[in-house]
Amino acid sequence: MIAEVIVDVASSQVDKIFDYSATEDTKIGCRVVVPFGKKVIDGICINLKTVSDVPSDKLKPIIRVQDEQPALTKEMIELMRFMVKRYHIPNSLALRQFLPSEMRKGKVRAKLVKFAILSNYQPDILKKNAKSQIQALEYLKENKREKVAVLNEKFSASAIKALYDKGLITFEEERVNRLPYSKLNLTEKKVEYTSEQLNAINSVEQSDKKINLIFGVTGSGKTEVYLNLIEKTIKQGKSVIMAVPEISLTPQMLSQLRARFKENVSILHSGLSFGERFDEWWRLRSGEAKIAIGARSVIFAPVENVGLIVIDEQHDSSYDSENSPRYSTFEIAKFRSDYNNCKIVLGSATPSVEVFLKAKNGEYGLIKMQNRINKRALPQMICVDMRKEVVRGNPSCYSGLLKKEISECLNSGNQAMIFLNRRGYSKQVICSSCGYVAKCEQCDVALNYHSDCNKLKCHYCGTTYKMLTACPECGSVNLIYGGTGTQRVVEELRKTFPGARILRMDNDTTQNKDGHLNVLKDFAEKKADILVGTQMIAKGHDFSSVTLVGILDADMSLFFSDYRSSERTFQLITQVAGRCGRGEKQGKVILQSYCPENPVLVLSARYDYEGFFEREIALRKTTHFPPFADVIRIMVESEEESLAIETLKNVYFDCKKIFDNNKEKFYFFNKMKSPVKRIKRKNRFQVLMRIKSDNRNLIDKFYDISEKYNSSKVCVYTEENPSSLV
DNA sequence: AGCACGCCGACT
DNA sequence: GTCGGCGTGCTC
Repeated sequence: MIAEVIVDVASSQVDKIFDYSATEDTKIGCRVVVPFGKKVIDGICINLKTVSDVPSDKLKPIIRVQDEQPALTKEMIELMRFMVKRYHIPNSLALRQFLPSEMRKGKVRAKLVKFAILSNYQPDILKKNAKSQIQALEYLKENKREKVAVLNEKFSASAIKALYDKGLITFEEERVNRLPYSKLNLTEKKVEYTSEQLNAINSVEQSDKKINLIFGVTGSGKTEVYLNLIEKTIKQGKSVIMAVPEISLTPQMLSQLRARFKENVSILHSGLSFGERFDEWWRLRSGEAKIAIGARSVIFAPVENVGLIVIDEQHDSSYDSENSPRYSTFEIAKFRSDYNNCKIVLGSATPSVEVFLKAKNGEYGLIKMQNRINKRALPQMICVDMRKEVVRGNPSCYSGLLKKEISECLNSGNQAMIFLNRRGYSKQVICSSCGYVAKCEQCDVALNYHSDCNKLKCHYCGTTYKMLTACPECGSVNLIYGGTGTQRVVEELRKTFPGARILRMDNDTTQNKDGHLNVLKDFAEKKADILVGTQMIAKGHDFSSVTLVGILDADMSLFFSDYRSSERTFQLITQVAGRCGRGEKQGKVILQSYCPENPVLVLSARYDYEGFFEREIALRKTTHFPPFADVIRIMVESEEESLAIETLKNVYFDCKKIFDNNKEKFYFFNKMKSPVKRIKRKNRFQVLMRIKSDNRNLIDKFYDISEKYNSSKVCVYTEENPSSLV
């Protein structure tokens, strides 16, 4: 037999299928070890055949097969082919997504535990003074079999060894799984479903649509709906994939799943030890566990016969991989849903507009959950106009109202969270008197201030404008750009509330990823009164005694030069507001803004998602942005500026040919420097375009162009609807 | 990606 | 005369 092998070298230059003569035990999907050039490397057998085009003198044999049971399923190999085509990546890179890294070099093994078994009960051959040995023998007579480690502890290693040497006991090894989170305290709640929950469950089950969106307010009990659907899927003998956003991999969701499904749940994420991940992965692969939960990459879980895929907090940006391979979790989910003919359930209080549009159009099922299970109202949101604070002579970043609320909150022994929008702290120009924001005339996005040339620039079309000296709306010269950092916010808070215990959380204070969880944990344990932070405090823990949330600059991210900024702002405000009023007490949210009349803020303060959606989708349609267009960017990066420019010209020239033949399909097409011209000594240029949606074949051509010019000296790559245009 | 083969400059 | 630069080309 001839085996087709993909070798584990992540380079497009070796991205070929290599033929090897197979061994007897080679199966499709197995990890194999093969000679490759002068080296011996790992690969995956993706097919078996009887004839090869390769001359037989060149064919080499497979050295070794790593798996008895193939590591990869048929589905994964097909998914690999899909990803290679869809994302223009090497086969090996696609394959890597399916295997935990520790499985590729075969270093991590199954963990074996040694057991002692009573084989020969003969107490009389032991000496009377060998007390430990007698006790151990009696113990084993009672228990038949015990871990050697336990026996050594209880009686002494020498006694156990003596028993073994005398032939009274034997040892055997058993494979045990390293179960992460085994110390998790399980909180099984007894549930009585609300009518909305029952309706949601039935709707998904009865829906003739493959993809169903559960559009439910925070606290409407979506989790219970997922659990119910998962349970039914498991009862049918099928498996389940459940994806959650990165940070939400906090104990709550896990403990609920574990409580309900015990060891049937397998957790896959980067925080596990190698051994744990290895075992969790194999538990899924072998079918021992049928529920896979984890962040983005869980979508590649090695389960067969998938009966349900759940993507919680569908709108979360962590579902789109930012670097190679730039896959979309939802797209992979759709592939697997088609392959397994199973349903996808998306859940969110603030779905992405792309998804909500399809749900409204009837392409996806739409299930609304508008009431909270505890019947409590959502926290009240109050907008504060910061312009008036400036006029009143309050230079602080805290409004009078927020200060008052903080002090009341502290006095009543509750906790507060102060949220600031770091993302917004790039360089927009805002008039502090009237809230005017400098925007591009063609693109309806905010301009960014470039201090090097003292000009304003649009990151979407590259147009530059002269820097403003006064506000064109009101003539005020109080233009602000840039903003305050967390440190200043904390300092000011310390001065105003000297007695309060303040925790700060941002990228500077929490370098390692456990740092985040530790800060959140300390806050949850009430070791602090106020938590100050950026995006990262928006998600995660359930803080029952937080009654106040202050959002210092609710509007800042609105003007970020990104077509998704409104959507993100709406989602963020809703999410942050959801942090408070989770316990017994009613919560309150203070939204500070220089532009409180902004429709996005007004709508979010009213929790009016559908109102927001109607407005946003209309805007996207008229301004030709996703989902009505695709933003495509080809990046050219090189340390040598001349080479970058030369390559850009070539790339542009090739693209231009396509553009000229398809002008009617384009909304925008141009080449320019990247907004950040140099990153890590690399000069960055780009070809930027917006193409009418549903032109996949056109987009593929741009991938081909970037591939053509990509080399070790100049990095060329294509991005689709990138989340930022840095 | 590695690693070899291969053809031109400054050195024992 | 050789040691070594990194430009192409191959790996079943």
